[in-house]
Amino acid sequence: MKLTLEEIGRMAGVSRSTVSRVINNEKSVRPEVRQRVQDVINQTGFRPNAAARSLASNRTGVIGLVIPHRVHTLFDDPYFPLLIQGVSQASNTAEATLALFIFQTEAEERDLYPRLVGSGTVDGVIITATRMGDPLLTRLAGGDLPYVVVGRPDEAERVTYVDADNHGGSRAAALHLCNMGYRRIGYIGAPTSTTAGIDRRSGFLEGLAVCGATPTDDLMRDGDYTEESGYLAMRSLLSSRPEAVFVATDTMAVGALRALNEAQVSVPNDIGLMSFDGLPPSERSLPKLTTVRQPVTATGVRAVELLLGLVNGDIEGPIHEIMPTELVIRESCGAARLLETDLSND
Amino acid sequence: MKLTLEEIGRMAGVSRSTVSRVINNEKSVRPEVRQRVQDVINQTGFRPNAAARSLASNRTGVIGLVIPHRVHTLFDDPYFPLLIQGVSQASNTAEATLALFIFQTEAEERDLYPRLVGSGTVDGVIITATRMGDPLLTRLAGGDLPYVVVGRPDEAERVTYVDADNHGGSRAAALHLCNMGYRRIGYIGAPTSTTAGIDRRSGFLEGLAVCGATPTDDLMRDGDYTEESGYLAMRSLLSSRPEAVFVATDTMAVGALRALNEAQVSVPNDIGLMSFDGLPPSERSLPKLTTVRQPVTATGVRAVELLLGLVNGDIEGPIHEIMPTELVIRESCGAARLLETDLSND
DNA sequence: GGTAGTCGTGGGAGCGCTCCCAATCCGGGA
DNA sequence: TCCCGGATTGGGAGCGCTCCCACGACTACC
Repeated sequence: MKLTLEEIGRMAGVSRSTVSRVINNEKSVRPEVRQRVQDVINQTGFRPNAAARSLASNRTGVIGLVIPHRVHTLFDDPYFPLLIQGVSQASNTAEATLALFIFQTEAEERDLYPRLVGSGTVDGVIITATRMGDPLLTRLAGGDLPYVVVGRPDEAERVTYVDADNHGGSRAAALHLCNMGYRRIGYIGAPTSTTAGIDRRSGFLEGLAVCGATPTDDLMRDGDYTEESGYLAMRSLLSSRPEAVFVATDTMAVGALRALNEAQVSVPNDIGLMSFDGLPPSERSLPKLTTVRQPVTATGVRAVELLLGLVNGDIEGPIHEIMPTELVIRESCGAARLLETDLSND
Repeated sequence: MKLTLEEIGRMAGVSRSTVSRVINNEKSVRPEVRQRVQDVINQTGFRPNAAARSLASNRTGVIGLVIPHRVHTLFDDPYFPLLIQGVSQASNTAEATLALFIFQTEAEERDLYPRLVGSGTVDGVIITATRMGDPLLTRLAGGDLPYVVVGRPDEAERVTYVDADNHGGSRAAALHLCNMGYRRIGYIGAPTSTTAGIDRRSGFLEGLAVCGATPTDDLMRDGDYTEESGYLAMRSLLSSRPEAVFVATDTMAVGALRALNEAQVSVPNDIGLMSFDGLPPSERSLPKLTTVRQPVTATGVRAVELLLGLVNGDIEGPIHEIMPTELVIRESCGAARLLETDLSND
């Protein structure tokens, strides 16, 4: 027997409409009737048909998470898994269904937009911003599908987004290294074709400026988010003899550490090291990395909340939300060692 | 202007039905008419409404990927990300939408089944098997929603599943270590509450038996898939002085390596090491791990293909598919070294 | 030339909901 | 006693598709 509102109504002695009211938790149903209907629903395990509901209400209860192509780092870096976890968690809480769109090629990505928008498969999307001038973002901006960007997008003003405090976190990292007495501080950055790369770099430079240090070009390198690129950058950086290096991601820092190991340069005895992200790899390395932790899972959760707010009309965009970062002092910067030998040092 | 089949039909001078036939690529439409309709569709960018389609056809074009709770290793191990990637990729190819269900708690998981089944949100699900006697699996077996299990489930006979050749791969690993002359071979296993743990263990033991070695209990340890557990297991194993150790996952092997580093035991000079999985961490360690590679992404792809086959009625379950593993010889087992010093040795 | 198919097409009848309006019931105030 | 308004409830009218049957135009065959 296929269950429908009508059928449940018959069993409870009410109409389809009343059952609908009970299910959607609308007022104006007498408590006793509500109870009677609810009992039948519980007994039968009835669930309203999602397609019919969508068709009639023009809402699907599905939100999309879009991860553009060119994110080769997807599975080289725990960032995306953690983000997915946050988004998934918040979706479950809100009883929304999470649709995941991961693209390997530009073509797949191009096909997405029509698939997403015209057909009304999703109520809205969360899209991770990767590079400047993402065409998908442009199309989204032109359409009327609600969306939230994770990471500061290129044209940020008119867009609702959630981002980590990349600038502030990197600034704090630079200050920390300065305060520890390091002067020649190197930098291994993320690509400046991404806003995260730009912001972390500018934060780092600002931090140095605050303590009166100016970095020279020979102390600056760029990586591409991969472990290997961190390894290569550090190899190249070594000849400039930095006293400390700030690496813009944990994963690249792990690569940098590998280069230092190979070169028999001891961390933190011979060189101080800091990274950004605060993901598991930073804690698993030897020595453990001093890092700037960004709340990745929380970012995902917040993105869902904002998106649902937008979809429901509870909030009005654009909203910009910056998630705070946190300095996590472990071994690689040498602070632990300093504390041991000189407790007066802060 | 809201586009509908009717509207497109009017623009092309045909009926709703004909437009539907064109969209669904059914025969019996005159080529010229088909072209005319297709042109209008292309011009307008029309996409049929997914909800209406689902309601009428009783098919959603959505498949679910269920990752049960208790998978703490989700983001500690690249396995799940890679699996997700494979599933996503295959879904895109098939123009199916991927819905992701990741659970943190048992309660969330319990709520899923009704949400999934009654409402017809998905056409079928892929579920990763984690532990023996998973209640979700039991319910799925009782219902009539098509599903495919990734990993050998508890009650495998009646269920369609895709699994890596855990037994064969581990057997090959044991044989490889034997062939290299190691005799006291230790084992750090995955939990035997999972079928992967069971199969890898049995394969390892069978491999040893084949070459006449018998492991004693003091050479066997169990981990729980985490890096930390591998670290602890290896620490405990060291006192038994194994000549080589086979670790049932890369991640645990990385932990084991850390323990060996700390104990100043050189790999592969003082001890041989092998692992299972062949994921990125195995290549990034120092020394690089000799490992048994399982095709994770391909497993995800295959799972989608099987599921869609089941959904479309193209294939009839249950089907059991075992994905082959591959021995990847790198540095940690000592084979590289042997080859260098004695080229006659195979 | 008539009778059967065959092909291409149109349109009715839902799919199971939500939305909205009308109908009913009840109590309070005139 | 009668009228009015609010609280409840029922049911019609779609939402935009797919499915299926019917119809007209041909073709083929006897």
